[in-house]
Amino acid sequence: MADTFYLTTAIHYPNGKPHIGHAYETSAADVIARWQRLKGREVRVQTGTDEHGLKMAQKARDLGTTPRALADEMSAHFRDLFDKLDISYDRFIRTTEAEHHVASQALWRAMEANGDLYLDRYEGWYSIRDEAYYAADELIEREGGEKLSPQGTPVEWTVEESWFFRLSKYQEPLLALYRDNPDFIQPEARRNEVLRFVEGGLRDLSVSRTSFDWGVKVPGAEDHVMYVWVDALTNYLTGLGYPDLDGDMARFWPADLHLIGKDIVRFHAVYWPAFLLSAGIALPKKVFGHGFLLNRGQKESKSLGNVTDPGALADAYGVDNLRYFLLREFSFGQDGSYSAEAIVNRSNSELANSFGNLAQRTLSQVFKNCEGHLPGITGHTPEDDALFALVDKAIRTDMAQAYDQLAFSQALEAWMGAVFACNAYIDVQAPWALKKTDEQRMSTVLATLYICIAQLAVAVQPVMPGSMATLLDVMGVSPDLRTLAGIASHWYSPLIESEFRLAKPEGLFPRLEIPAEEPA
RNA sequence: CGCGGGGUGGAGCAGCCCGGUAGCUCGUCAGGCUCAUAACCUGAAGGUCGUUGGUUCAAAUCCAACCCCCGCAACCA
Repeated sequence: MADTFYLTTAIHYPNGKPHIGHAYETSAADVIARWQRLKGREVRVQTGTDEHGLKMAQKARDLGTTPRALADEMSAHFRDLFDKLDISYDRFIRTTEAEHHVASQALWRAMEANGDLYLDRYEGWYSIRDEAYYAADELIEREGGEKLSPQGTPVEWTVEESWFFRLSKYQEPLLALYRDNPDFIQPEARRNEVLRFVEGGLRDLSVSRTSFDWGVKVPGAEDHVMYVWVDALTNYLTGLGYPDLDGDMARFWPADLHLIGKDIVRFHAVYWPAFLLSAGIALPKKVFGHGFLLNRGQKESKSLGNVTDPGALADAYGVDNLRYFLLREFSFGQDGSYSAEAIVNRSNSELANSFGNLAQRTLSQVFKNCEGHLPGITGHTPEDDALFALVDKAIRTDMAQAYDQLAFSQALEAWMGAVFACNAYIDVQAPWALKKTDEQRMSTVLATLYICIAQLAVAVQPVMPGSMATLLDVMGVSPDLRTLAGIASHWYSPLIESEFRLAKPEGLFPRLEIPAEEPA
């Protein structure tokens, strides 16, 4: 059986342009994907846009356009952003694709065949804004008798014919799932939340609507469209060719990881496995609900006017600087707070001053003192071996474990530790002094650093693919060596013997300026 | 008793599940170096880990109570 890894992000609701959160989730997904590839796995990544639902229909009406046209426009913004951010996705899915309708209807029929769908009447207080029904005792009554939802939105008494999914039937199977697979939902806090929710009892779920038609039609009941989540969740199967169970479905399903925001954990950890159990399809292995990013401690919102365009951040600070920041600064899974200064500070101290400068000072000395030829090695001292061992442990043990656990911040902390060690080593060894006293030793020192820098570059490729490719190109490390296994092999001596000559190095990460304070 | 997250040296965080000399980055101070992107290296100062009580030989870490901050309408991961 092939060693595959199927990773999905949430599909994004394109009733507006992408914001920092989309960049965050997708960058993280890309890092995971690239890390798995680095380990030699065959990886498939899927992202996309979730284009159905009442809100899309309403938004389009407000703008005087069609849902389809709105979806086309907004979906393109997402794709542009992901391309700009160097996201290596294999499939960008749009739920308006014909294939997706076919897949959703197939899943529907499978659940129906299992006796889990039934037609009933739904009546109650419905909030159009929330797209949700509320029980009478949940409502807030304002003076004058006007009723509001718990969220303060207007509600109206609505009677609707609706299909229902027998979610109640799956309470025990779901609890068994969580029990048998403690890692199914991560992080821990999210898991506890879900457990409590499911233990509290599950009610059957209304899974169709007749009040609008922008969605996937229910098979055999064409006046109904599917509840958006039924259709949205199915995207993970659509992208693999479902209902065709051969091909990519056989190869990549079940998904290894659904990477999502903490707000939609319930849909992925409760509804989705229930649907799949009903349809007789294998369950995904893990659902990870990451935290949100706050703009200087505040949630971004259009009304506060503090919405950041992630594409502009990438333009201002660099794609890899931004990716590094997003993965380095926050504990994945927890909320974090960001600011322009934080990006600049992190980037300058760690990328420019520590790693970039390490590469620059090393390569400069090689270039100047060895005329571009790579320095030879004449026997390693214990100090050299200690550095090799430290770098090796940082990469193959500390970073590897952290990446596997999606603890990106820790992975990069381990990486920085190794970078510091290299800078300390170069200071102690002082190759610039050896130049006058012992050129052979100088060469060995520079060679030792050269090898370590290449290894560190490979290890951090998942986070900064563009910059590291540039560096490794400059260093003459051939692309097929840029894997964990490859860079641990004996590539250096052959490179010395080869035609390769180091060109005059240029700074990899220029220092960034803190943007001028905007008038408040 | 609605749900959840958080309170750790000046700032931002990790550690807490699996108790045992409090760790990291930035900042500050003092040295060093001069290859390098005014970068790098070394050392130091600075914390009774929100409060109170409990369990324990031992608690940031477990238990109980309490205080404070932040999310849970919309756009939205």
